[in-house]
Amino acid sequence: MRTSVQDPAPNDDPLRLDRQLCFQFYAASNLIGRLYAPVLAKLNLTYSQYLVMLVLWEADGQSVGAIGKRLHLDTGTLTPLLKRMETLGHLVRQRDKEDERRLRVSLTASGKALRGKALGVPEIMTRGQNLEELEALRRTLADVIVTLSAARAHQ
Amino acid sequence: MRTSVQDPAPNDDPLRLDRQLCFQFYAASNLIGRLYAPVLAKLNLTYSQYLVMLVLWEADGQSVGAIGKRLHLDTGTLTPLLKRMETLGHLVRQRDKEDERRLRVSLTASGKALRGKALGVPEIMTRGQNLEELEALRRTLADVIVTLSAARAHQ
DNA sequence: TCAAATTAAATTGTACACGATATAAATAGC
DNA sequence: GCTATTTATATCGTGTACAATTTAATTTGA
Repeated sequence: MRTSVQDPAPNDDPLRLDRQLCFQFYAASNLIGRLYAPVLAKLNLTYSQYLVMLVLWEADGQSVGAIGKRLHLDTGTLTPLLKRMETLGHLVRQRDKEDERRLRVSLTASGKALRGKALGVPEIMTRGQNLEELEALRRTLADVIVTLSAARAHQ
Repeated sequence: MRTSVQDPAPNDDPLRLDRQLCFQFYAASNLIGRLYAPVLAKLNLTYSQYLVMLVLWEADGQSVGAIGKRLHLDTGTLTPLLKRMETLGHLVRQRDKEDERRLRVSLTASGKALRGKALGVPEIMTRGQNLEELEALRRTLADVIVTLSAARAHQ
């Protein structure tokens, strides 16, 4: 048995791309984003914007920090993202009268109405898949995220 | 049993953030990138650049398209990324004499030497983890990526 | 053989992500 | 009450991602 000319890296090479779990998360995440994009474009949302809408549909009027905690994003990402969504008319950003540092992000009527159109998205994206397998993977990844968040916090 | 004030979304709401596998890939991928960044900074590499190096350390002198196929990235991402890496001195980009459309990407001496420093990275990043569990997840994700790539191709 | 089709990479424009820093409001401690 | 600290968000600069378009080289086929 010999290694091919194309790929001379031996199986036990720790730097083999195929062995990197980090790369698989990277590739899967990018591929998922590309698959969602055309579906979400019909709702006038990007993929990141869709995630923000999921957070706000669960509880309206959250602060930037609360949304960021939920999505594991900081203000460097969220502030411009939320401004674009305000321009698009999905939400409004207004300072909290109780505490002027806080910014409350609230859905507009059209932002709330968009939820009805979004209801079909999860089914469209998982059509033809084994739902038990997806659920098992979902649970595994929930643990992974807890581990990664903890590692990040201890850094 | 009642739902909390914070999260009035019922458990069977298809739009609950916690139920979205897509979000878990997104969050995990972002968190992984943040954990790798400071480690790779010591090698003067970003996370994406590290992935390119993994591809080239396996087989030097590949075309932009070949690298892109491996990483599931297109030229819109790779061209500027490779130009930055050339400026940094990790690689050189030169047209193939046989076919002037192709661009061969080749490691410099310092790019090759960097591999020695990178050898410790996988161990650093998986330290304290259950390696059997990571390996099982790696296999699951390999299947996921095949499914996602096929879905992308059929689109 | 030569125009049409294909292929490979670059370019353009938009939208994230992220660390680092800045700004301003609220709170703490004395 | 007043300053030091903390908290919440914004800003800045760099580096991806991606679709769509463009450019240039190669291959095809009548």
